[in-house]
Amino acid sequence: MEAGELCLPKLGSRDGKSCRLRWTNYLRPDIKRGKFSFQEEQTIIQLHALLGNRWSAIATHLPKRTDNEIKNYWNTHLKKRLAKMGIDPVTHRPKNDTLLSGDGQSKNAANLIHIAQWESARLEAEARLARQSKLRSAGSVNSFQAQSSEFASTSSQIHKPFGPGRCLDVLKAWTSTGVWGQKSEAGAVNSGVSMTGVACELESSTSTLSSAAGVGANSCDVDGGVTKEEMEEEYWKYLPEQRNGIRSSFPFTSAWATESIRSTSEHVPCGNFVEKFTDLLLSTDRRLSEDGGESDDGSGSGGGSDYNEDNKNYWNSILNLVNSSPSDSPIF
DNA sequence: AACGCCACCAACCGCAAAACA
DNA sequence: GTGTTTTGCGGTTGGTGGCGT
Repeated sequence: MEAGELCLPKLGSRDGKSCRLRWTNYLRPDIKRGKFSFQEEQTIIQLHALLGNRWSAIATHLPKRTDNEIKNYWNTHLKKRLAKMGIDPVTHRPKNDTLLSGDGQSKNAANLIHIAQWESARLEAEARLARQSKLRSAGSVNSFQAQSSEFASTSSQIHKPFGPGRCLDVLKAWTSTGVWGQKSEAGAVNSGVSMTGVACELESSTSTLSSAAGVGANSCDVDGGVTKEEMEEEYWKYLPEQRNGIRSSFPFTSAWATESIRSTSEHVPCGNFVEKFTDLLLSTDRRLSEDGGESDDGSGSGGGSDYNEDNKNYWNSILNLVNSSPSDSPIF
């Protein structure tokens, strides 16, 4: 049975669920309508590369845009634009893969995907925390008010305790220490590095874990009958002293997380191909629309530049994107 | 004017998880 | 603990308007 079918009177042909949907997607006063800006497009593409079809998560970084609107915009505009450029809109990789083949680029792309999945699972956890926190703080506020002031309330009541930079703490650790692209080192102090090391150990001690991770497979199911909670417990055995400090960054929400961290600890930076690609995509599209000219060589992968530097730039851009975005993001 | 095609987007649908009784 | 209701989400559909023929 769907929501509202019994408990709310019908408004014309609309039931409660339909009314709620119309409110959240259309009538809510804090919804921005109209054309998406260049910045918004870039944000959507980058976040989609990270999160896949997690429209609600993406929407948290685009204040005043609904997940439905973003989803529609992606399906009607951005997806086609990607396809037109020979980019797989699901994987965000060139369809023929030639641009990424040969050197470490293919691996880099795979790593990025792993990381994206890793982060997306953590986003889910963060979102859950935020929801719980919101419920606690909502107190006696009636549901209508709570809903209509969602953005404001989440920013002022939920996120402050976590701090503005809480979001991508692990990524920050990677970028700030330069550990990205290097073998993990024992005794590293920050959470990202520590977890990298732990991930390796954990994997070796839990042979049931799979290293699957197909592109876009955001499922948080854990293979081999190991539950998320079990994995989490296992994880904290290795890091008891950090249990309170970085709990929200627990990475092993699925099997692929282990693999993703393991693989990134083994080698290479991922390359900043997503960012460059995004820029390329958008700029190319602009050029095409402006003068009908042809795009440049399309080597958005960054060629032979300094990978570590590129990576730093890439993740910094993501961090900037996330952190500069409305602290009103319900998740961050 | 009539028709077909296409793009856009609000709305619908089904499912899962959370909340509630 | 269990069943029911509510909420949130992502995929898909259908109505509408613009455009070309």
